[in-house]
Amino acid sequence: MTSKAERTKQFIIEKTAPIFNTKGYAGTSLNDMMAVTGLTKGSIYGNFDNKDAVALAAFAYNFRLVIVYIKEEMDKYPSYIDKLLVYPNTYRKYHKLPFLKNGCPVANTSTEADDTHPALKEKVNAAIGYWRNSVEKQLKAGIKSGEINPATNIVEVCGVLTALIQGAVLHAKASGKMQYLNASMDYLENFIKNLKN
Amino acid sequence: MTSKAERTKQFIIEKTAPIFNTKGYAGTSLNDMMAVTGLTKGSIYGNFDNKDAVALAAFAYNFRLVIVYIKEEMDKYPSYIDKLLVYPNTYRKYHKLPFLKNGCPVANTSTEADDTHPALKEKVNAAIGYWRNSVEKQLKAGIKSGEINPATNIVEVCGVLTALIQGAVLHAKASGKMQYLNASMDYLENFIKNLKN
Amino acid sequence: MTSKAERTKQFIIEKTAPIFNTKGYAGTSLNDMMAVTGLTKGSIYGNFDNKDAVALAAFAYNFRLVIVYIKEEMDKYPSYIDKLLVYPNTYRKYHKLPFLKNGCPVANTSTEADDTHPALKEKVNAAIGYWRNSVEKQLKAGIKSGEINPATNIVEVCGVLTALIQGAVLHAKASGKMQYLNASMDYLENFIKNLKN
Amino acid sequence: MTSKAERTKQFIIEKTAPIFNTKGYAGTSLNDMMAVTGLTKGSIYGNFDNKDAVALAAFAYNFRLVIVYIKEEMDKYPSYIDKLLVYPNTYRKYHKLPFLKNGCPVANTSTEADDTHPALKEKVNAAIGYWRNSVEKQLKAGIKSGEINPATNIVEVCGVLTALIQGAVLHAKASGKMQYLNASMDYLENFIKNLKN
DNA sequence: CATGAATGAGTTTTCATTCAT
DNA sequence: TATGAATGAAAACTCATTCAT
Repeated sequence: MTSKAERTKQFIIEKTAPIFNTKGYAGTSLNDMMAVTGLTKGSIYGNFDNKDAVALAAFAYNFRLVIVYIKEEMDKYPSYIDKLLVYPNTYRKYHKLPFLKNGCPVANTSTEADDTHPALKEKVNAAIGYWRNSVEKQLKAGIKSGEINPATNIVEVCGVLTALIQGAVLHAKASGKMQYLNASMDYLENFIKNLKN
Repeated sequence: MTSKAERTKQFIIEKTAPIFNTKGYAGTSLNDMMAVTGLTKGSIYGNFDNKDAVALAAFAYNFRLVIVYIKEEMDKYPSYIDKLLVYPNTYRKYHKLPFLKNGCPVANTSTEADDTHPALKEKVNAAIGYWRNSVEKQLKAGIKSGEINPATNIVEVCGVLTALIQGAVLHAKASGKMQYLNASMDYLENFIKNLKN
Repeated sequence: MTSKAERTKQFIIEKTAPIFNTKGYAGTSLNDMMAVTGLTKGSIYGNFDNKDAVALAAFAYNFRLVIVYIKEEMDKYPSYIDKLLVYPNTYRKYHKLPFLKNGCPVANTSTEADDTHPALKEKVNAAIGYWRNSVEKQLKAGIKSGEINPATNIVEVCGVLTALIQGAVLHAKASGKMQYLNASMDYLENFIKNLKN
Repeated sequence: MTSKAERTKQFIIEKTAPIFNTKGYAGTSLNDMMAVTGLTKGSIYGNFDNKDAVALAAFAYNFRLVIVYIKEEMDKYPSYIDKLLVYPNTYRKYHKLPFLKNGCPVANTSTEADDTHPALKEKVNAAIGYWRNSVEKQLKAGIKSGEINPATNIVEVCGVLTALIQGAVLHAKASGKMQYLNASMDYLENFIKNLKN
C-alpha cells in the first residue's frame, strides 16, 4: 500500500517532470514547481531533500515514460526487426507524444548535466547504458532466433541507432523541420531492415 | 585598424565562449565572465548591451571555430569523399580539440535554447542550416566531378551525417566511453565511402 | 483576524512611508527600506511584488494619515466655517506633525511622479481629487445649513484653499521661514471666514 | 569675449536644463546628459566638477528663463498693477511656455532638494527670496507712485501671490485639469486688482 | 580640451533553503 | 506533514566618476 507521503512524492514528480524536461535543471525554479503542483515550498521540501532530489526523480520518471512506451509498442510484434522498428516509428512522431514533445529527456538533460551536475550526469549515463542494453538484447535474441544476421556488429548498431535518433530529434526541435527528421528515420528504417538474415 | 573597443569585445568573446559552451547560457553568470576575463562588470556592460548579446556572440564564435577548422582540414584534400571524411575524423578526436572538448556548440546550445531563449534558438537553427548546406555543397560538387554517385539522396545524407555526429558526441560526453563514438564514426566512414560512384 | 503577512505588510508600509515622503521614490533604496524595517530584502519582496508596490502603498498611507487627522479635527466643530479653518490651523504647524514635518505627501510626490512614474502620478491625482471633493462637500453642507454664503464660487474656493496651502508649505520647507507660511495661513483664515453668509 | 570653454559650459547647461526640470536631479543620469548634448562623459566632466555642478547651473538657468520672461512682460506696462498681473497671465499658460511646460523649476526642485541635496536647496531658497523680493519691489514702487493702497500687507501679498501660483501649477500638472489653474488665476487676478488705491 | 574605456559600488530582483508554528 | 514567512547570497544591470591617450 502506498502511504500519503509516497503519493505526494509521486505527485510532485509527475507534475514537475515536464518542466524539468522543457526548461532544464537550472531553468526550473521552485516557484515553477509550486505553480505546477499547487503545493507550498515547505511541502516540496518536506518530501524531497532539495531541488536536486526532485530533478533526479523527475529525470528518472521522464526516461521511464519513454521506455515503458517503447516496451509496450515492442510487445505488439513478435518479429525482432519489427520490435527495433518501433524506435524510428516512435521518434518520427515525437512531437505528438506528450513525454517526447519537448525533446528526448536523455538529450535534453545530457548537455546541461555534463559539466555542471555530476549526479544528474550519472543518471543520464545510466539511462544511455540502459537504452543500449535493451537494443543489444533485442539484437541478440533476434540472432538467436535466426531472424537477424549473426554477423551483425552489435556495438555499431547500438551506437548508430541511438545516436542517430538523438541527433535527428535535436535538429528537428531546433529547426522545426520535420522533413529532416523523417529523412533520417527513413534511413534508420532501412538500416534496421537490412539486419535481416 | 581595430579600435580598443573592438579588441576588448573580441577578447571578452574569446574568453567567455568556452564557459558558455560548458555551462550553458543560464549556467554562466556575470561573475564567471568577470573571473575569466579579468574585467569588471562595468567593462563588460560597456562593450555589450547585456548578457544575451555576449552569449549570442560567444555562440557564433564557438561555431565559427568548428567550421573554420573543418574548412581548413577539407582544403587539404582534393577528393570530395576525403573532404567529407574530415567530419568523422574530426569528431572522433573531439576531446582533444579545444573548441570541441566540451561538446559541439550546436548540440550544447540547442537543447537549452529550444524552449527558453528564442534569439539563441534562431542562431542555433541558422548554424544547423549552414552546416547542412555546406555538406550539400560538397555532395553536389562531388556528383558534378563524377566522384560521387549521382543517385545519392542528398537530404538523407545530410541528415544522417550531421545527426549521427551530434548524437554520438552527446553520448560519448555523457558516458565518457570513446568506443561508442568510435563505432559510430567507423560506420559513418563507410557510409561516406559508399557514396563513391 | 489579521494574518502575519498582513501585519508585516502594514509594518513595512508604516516604517518606509516617512522615507518615501522625505527622499522621494527614486531616492529611496531597498537598503534604506531594509535599514528602517530591520527586515531583509527577501522578506520585503516576499510581501510586495516590487519597490513600486511599496511606494504606492506608502503614498496611500502617508496621504491617509493627513486626511484622518483633518477629519478628526473637523469632527470637533459643528460649524462648517470652523471645520474649514482646520486646514490653515493644521498646516500652520505642519513641522510639528510627524506625518507632515517632511512636507505634504501630495506636493512631495507630485513633482517627482509627474514625468517619470505614471502609477504614482495617478495616485497623486486621485488624492488631489479626494481633497478637493471633501472641501467641496463642506462648502455645500455649509451652504445648505445657511452658514455659508450661497453665492460662493465653489471651484475657486477649492482651488485657492488647496493650492495656497501646497505652495505655502513648499516655500516654508524650502526657506525654513515660518513667517511666510503664517502670513499665507492668516490670509487663508480670513478668506474662509469671509465665506460666512 | 567668451572662451571656447565658456561656450561649451553654456551649451551643456542649456541642453540639460530641461531634463533636470523634467526628471529631477536623481532622475537625470549622465547618459541622459550625453544623449541630449551629444558630448562625451569626459567632455562634461572637463567642464564641470561633477553632476552636482551641472544640476546647480541648470537650475539657475531654468529659474533665470522664468524671471527674464516675467521681467520682459512687465516692462511692457507702466502700471504696477498691470505688472503684477503678468504673474497670473504667465502661469495661466504655463503649458505653452517651453521653460514652464514641465512645471515651475522652483516647485519641481524644491521638493526633491529639500531633504537630500543641501546645495540645491540653498539655490531654491535663494530663488524664492529673489522672487518675493521682486514682488515686494513692485508693491513698494506702486505704493510710492500712489497706484497701490499704502495699507497693503506686503508680506501677505508676496506669500499669497507666490504660493498660490506654485500650488496651482502643481495641481494642474498632476491632474491635467486646466480649469483648476484658471479658477485660481482668476482669483489671483482680482486679488491683485484689489490692491489698487 | 576631448575622448571613451574602465571602474566598482550601487541598484532592483530572484533564488534555493530553513524553520517556528 | 504542511504551511508560509523569513533568510541571505547571488543574480543581472546602472551609475557617477576617473584617467591614459
